[in-house]
This record gives sequence, C-alpha cells and structure tokens, in this order.
Amino acid sequence: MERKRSDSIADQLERLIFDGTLSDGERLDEVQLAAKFGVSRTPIREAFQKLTQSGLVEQIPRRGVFVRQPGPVELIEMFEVMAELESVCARLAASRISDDALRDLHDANARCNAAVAESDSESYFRENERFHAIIYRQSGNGFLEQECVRLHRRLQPYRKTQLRLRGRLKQSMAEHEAIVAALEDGDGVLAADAIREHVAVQGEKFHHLIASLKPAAE
Amino acid sequence: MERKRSDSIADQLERLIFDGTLSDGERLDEVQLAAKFGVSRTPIREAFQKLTQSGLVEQIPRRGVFVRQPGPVELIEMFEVMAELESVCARLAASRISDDALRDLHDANARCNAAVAESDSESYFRENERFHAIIYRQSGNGFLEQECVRLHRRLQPYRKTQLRLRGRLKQSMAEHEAIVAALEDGDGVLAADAIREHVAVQGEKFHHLIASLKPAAE
DNA sequence: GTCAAGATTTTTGTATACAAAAATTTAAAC
DNA sequence: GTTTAAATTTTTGTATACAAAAATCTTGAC
Repeated sequence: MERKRSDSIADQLERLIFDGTLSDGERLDEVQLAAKFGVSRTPIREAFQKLTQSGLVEQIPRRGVFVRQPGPVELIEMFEVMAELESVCARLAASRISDDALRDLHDANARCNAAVAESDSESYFRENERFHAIIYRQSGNGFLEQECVRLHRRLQPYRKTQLRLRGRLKQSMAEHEAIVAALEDGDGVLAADAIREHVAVQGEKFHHLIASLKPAAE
Repeated sequence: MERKRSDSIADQLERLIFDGTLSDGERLDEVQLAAKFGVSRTPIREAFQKLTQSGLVEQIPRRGVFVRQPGPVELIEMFEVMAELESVCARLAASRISDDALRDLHDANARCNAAVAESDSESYFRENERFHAIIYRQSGNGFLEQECVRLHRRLQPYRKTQLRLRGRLKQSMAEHEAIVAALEDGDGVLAADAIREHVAVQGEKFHHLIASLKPAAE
C-alpha cells in the first residue's frame, strides 16, 4: 500500500484538509488523531511535518499544529505564480519541444475533449494534468518541471470548483488548442502569453466564484 | 537560541552540507549523529525531514537518508528558474513599486558598493540579499515573494563562489543600477529582462567556474 | 464580582524501548 | 573455491515513557 504509516496518514489528512472536513485554523490534536488512526503519536507527528512542508498546516512551537487553508488572496497569488511558471515552461518548450511531445499534446487534448463530451470529470482532470505535465517536461528544465508539478498538485482541489462554471471547460479546450498551435509554430512568446492567460483566467474565475458564493453563505 | 533542538540540528547539518563537509551520496547515520549532537534519535529524524523538504537530503524508506548535493546541471536549472521568478517579480513590481521601496533599493545598492570597495563580502551578501528581497516584496504577490526567498536562500552558498571571479561584482552592481532605473521608469519589460540576465549570468558564471575547476581537480 | 497568583492538567518535545525490515556474516552444499 | 541460504547484526519505523512548557482551573485577596 504505502511506504510508511506516516505517509499514508499524511495523504489522508491532506484529503481531509482539501475537502474541507478540517477547516481553517482548526487545531490538530496528536493523541486524538493517533487514536483515530490506531497508531502512536510518532507517525502522526511525522505526517504533520510533511503537511507543514506542503504548506497545508502551520506548526507553532510548543503550541501545536493548525490547518492553514489558503485564503482567497493567497489562492489568487498562487494561481498568478502558476500562470507565470507555466508561461516560462511554454516559452522554453517552444524551441525545444519534440514531435513526439506535440503528438502527445494533441492526444491529451483529444481525450480531454472526449471527457468533456461525456462529462467524465475524473478523466478530464487526468488528461488535463497530462497536458500541462507534458509542457512542464518539454521546458527541458527538470527543476522547473518539479516546481510546476508541485504547485499544480497543490492547486488541484481549487481547480475542481471550476467545473461548476458553465462553458468554462469548452473555452479551456480552445485555449489548449491555441497553445499547441503556438508551440508547433515555435512561437515562444505567443505560447507563453496564451498559457499565462489560460491559467490566470482560472484564478480569476475562481475568484469570481468564491465572491459569488460569499453572500449566499452568510 | 533556537525554537527546538531539531531546528538547531537541521541548521547545523545544512551548513555541513553547504560547505561540503558532508559530500554527495553520503549516508547520514542516525545513532552516530545522535551521539555527536548529544541528543536522542528523535530530533535527528525530525531534522532529516526538514532537510528532505529543502531538497538537501534524500530519504529512501527503510534504507536511510543520503546527502543530495545538486549537480552542475541541476544548479544551472535552479539559477534559470530563479532568473525567471525574479523577472516576474520585476515586471509586476514595475507598476506597483512605491517611492519608499525605490529609495530602499538605492540605499541597498549604495551599501553594496561600499562593501565591494571594502571587500567586505559578509555585508555585500547581506545588502545584495536586501536588494533582491525588496523586489520580491514589491511584486505585490506574497506567495511569489515567499517562493523567491526560498530559492534565493537555497542558491546562496553557490552564489558565493562568484566572489572569486574578478570584476564580476563591479559588473553586478552596474546591473543593479540598470534594474532600479527601469523600475523607476515603470518599464516592466526592461526591468524583467535586465534582472533575468543579471541572475542568469550568475548561473552561467558558476557553470564556467566549475567547468574550469574540473580539470584541475582530476 | 473581578482579578491575580498558584496549583493542576494538558500537551508538546525528547528519550528510550521494542519490532520489523534490510544488510551482513557465516556456514554449508556443490 | 564459489554460491546460496540461514542466522546474526544493524538499522529503520513505531510505541511508550518521561520531562518541560503552556493552558486551564482553583482559590484567595481586594
């Protein structure tokens, strides 16, 4: 199953934070969680450190750990950074991308389209992730790729909220096509601008979404 | 002194890795280090996790932790990403920067120049870091700022090798001036290009440096 | 009744003990 | 002499025990 008990626990806690079961500012009790997971405090504490690393949790010495849900501002900021990082990937990839990778991009797009048609959100996200991962890889910079994957993964749960926005998916696919076209032309600037907009708009949409949900929640 | 025993140990191990006392691929023995630091295995293991997070060490389950010095390729990649991130900061800062911040940039530059004149590398690095930190801050994106500080800190030890390169510091200061000028003009594109080159050249210089050292070492 | 100081309880951080997995050594078979 | 398999030793991962710090509760003074 998992490599270590603490890894499994970290994953489970991560999911609980992502889906909102553990809300912002909530304190995570070591002994309580230890009992819940049927382990001692040690693996729980190790899991806490992993979560601290991902920024999902804040550890205050001698006080405990608290879940740290990024607020709207931080999320917008993260999407902005994601947009810029992907933009860099695209610019670098434009001159380095292989024909195989271009074929893979087309393939991922085709599968994405199919998923949209079938409203299969699960496979949509899988193929969308593959699309972006290919561009990261084709930047030719392994460290950049790593950083992109890390941030993409961290933003994943917030990306899902976009499914609710009517017409967004279809437009998103059109943007994918434009990005691939720019890469095929080897036009780095165009590809960079296209993907920056593509990602940045997700952050903005997300912003509008939560802004529109706010009044209803009160 | 420190918040926790494990934090202090993590810092000390970090320094040992940075200065090369602990070389690449070397295995870190828990009990040995515990004895050396006069603590139990627990804080050592916590320190390991922190180092894993910073990428300085690799943890292989059931096998142990191994020092992971970034190779030349990875370092070049990291400098490239740093250059792009700072470039983004400058572009965003150009339209958002405050007069106070511009004054601080001039001030940091003046101190940098003074440090160069006195060959005071300690204060040179402090003021250089301040210069870059101001630009990160003025991007107006807190998350971006955080990521920049993180990467800057990680590259710090490798930046120091540049002190050996004759004339580099003086040129570097001229580049700083050009960056500030572009920011004062509110020219985001120019500022972005200037700082990208400024940082990227560090990576290249570093590359040349290690390349020139390689044959001598054999 | 309110506030403060001390005592008690929690809770975190560290040490130690134990279990399971990997590495190493030893021994036996060919 | 080499190779392989079992036994021993190391070493990691987890549990438990203990100490110190923080939080909470209690009690007493005003």
